Amino acid sequence: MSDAIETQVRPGRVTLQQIAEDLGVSTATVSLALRSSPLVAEATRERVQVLARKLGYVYNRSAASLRTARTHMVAVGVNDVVNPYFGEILAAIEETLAGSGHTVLLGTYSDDPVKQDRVLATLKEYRPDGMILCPANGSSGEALSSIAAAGIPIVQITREIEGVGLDVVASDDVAATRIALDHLHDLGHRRIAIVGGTDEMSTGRNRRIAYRAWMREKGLAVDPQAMVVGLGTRDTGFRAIQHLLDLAAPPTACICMNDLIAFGVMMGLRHRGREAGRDFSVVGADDVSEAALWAPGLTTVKNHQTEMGRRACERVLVRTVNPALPATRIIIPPTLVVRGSTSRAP
Amino acid sequence: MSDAIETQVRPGRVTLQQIAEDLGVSTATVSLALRSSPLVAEATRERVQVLARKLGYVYNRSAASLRTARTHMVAVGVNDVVNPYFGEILAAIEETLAGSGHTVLLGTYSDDPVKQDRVLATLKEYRPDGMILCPANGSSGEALSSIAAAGIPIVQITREIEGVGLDVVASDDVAATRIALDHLHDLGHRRIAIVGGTDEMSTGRNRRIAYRAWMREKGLAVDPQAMVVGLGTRDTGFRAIQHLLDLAAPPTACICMNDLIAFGVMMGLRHRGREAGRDFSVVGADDVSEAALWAPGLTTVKNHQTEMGRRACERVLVRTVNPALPATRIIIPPTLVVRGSTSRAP
DNA sequence: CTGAAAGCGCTAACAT
DNA sequence: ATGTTAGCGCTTTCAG
Repeated sequence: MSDAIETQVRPGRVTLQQIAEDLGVSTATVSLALRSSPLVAEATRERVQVLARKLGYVYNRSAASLRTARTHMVAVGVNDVVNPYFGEILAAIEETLAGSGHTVLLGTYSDDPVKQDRVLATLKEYRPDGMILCPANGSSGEALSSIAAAGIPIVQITREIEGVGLDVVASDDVAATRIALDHLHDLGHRRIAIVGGTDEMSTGRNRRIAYRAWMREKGLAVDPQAMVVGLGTRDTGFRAIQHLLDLAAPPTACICMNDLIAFGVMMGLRHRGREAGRDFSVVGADDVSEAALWAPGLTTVKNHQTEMGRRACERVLVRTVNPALPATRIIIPPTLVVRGSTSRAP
Repeated sequence: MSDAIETQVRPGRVTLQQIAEDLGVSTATVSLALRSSPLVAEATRERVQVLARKLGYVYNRSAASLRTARTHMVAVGVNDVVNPYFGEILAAIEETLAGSGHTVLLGTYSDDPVKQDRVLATLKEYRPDGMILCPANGSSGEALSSIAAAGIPIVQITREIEGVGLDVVASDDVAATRIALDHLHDLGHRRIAIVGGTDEMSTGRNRRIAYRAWMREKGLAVDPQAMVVGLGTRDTGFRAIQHLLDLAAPPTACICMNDLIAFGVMMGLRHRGREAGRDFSVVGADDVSEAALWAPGLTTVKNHQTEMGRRACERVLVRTVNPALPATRIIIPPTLVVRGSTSRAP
């Protein structure tokens, strides 16, 4: 009687044990039956599944995980989910993982290495089957190494801490930079600035190096004033363009670390009575969906977020099965998308 | 010897047990020491913590959860993380929860009730301490009820399935609608359309009802053609405005279910050679950060995503401690933000 | 095809 | 202040 009430009131408490007792079989049989194992008789399976449904049985993954050392969770660490670039990556990851029966455990750390270490330490305790991380700007490889040492596969996405020997799925920063610069060069621009990125992170470093090399190749002088450091925010772009327009010989175009910076630049131009594409050429990076919607549309370098997310999932799941695999670097070639924000140099 | 290698190679395998043995104390003591319990001697605590760090011990939350029936995870279910509205809510939730030692388990379902049920069923198996959900368009309360019945606290956010008797944190749809309409009315508009929303979801239903009521109050005729049904996407807005402009007596303004729709309307206007704010007035809803950046800026009704996220967390955590609390509805008053997309009627 | 038994790693009574 | 013991709910040999 009191049992019946228990069952009614807190069906969350139904366990394999109870089903087994009710049916007069063992928990082992119930466990197999619920997973439709061929080891168990058709009729038994049916009886078990029917009763389980009736009692409102809910599989307890904590218990299963303890036993199997598999959680079917993948931890995802990004800086900021509001940034559409990360949003798009996260969405692709979530969808891909859901398709293979995995669930996303989310952590964010706003490009703060200290916060990142705290967040990753917590995520690690949940023993996810793997982690997909975009390292915070300026973070060292220690946190990542310690997780990898604990036997959790890690895939770095977008950015990369070099030398930790972990898988990477990223865009080709050098190619992205050169494509953007070539496009501007073809349009006749010669005084070209680069906005955003820091030398504390692979993406920024690589692009800044690529920028210098490209300028030298073209026989153009590198003006340090035209290399504006900053995180990937609209604010960075807004401020940068004010600074650039005030230079003695202002640039006629700029390439940006990401689209958000480029949006900031376009706003900043408008603030000064100029228009992107008419008075100044702007190239973004990422091609977030908003890029197509600006007026003028943003010319940008597509970084294939969705594919990156998908590939990162594949990689982390493969490693789940075979942890001894050597680390690979999957570099996705970027592509130029020309819209209205760039035009012939004056 | 082989033990030492084990420890080196897979420190992930270090357990309380091992630390206890190495130190010649019991696992209970180690457990307490690691949590800095006052029950354990200062010196012991120190020894334990030092060794734990040295061995690379990682707390196993699956094991702890099995024992304590607490996971410190909160499941968050939204339709789409790329939508900045949900992105902002998710970011607020993640940050608030991290502050109280909880981690987000993420699920998305693209406004698909079937997918939602599948996702929620999975999330439930992880036994999160609570769930914060924005129900999919057209979903019934069954999935939610079954989770609540399993003893997991649920807070509905933004949208609400009525009659399930669960906590809600949402914006005041009626007030939001009236604020927007009043603003347009003050500007002299009389033929005002409403774009987006469906009667399958509380938010849409409430707004459409509020719209009809308001029109009647003002003695204005309700043209069914001027009430365009649709999900909250840019595409909905783009199509809707084409339709509206083709009506015999086209409206001079519209209110939108959300900002994305409003962006779509503004694009659609441009597509027809018109400009929002000059030829047609548009009011959005939500005030996502992009709204301020359009040219013209979008006049919109702020729905306070960040506060909603925060309040939802508070509520779910309270319920964690005291599950018997009666369900509450926390309704956050919306506020109008006037920018350039609205102007005097012609 | 099914059952018995052990144990994953942790915590909480209870005992000392 | 520390140890002993039991057990959370599940899966997995191993027997039968």
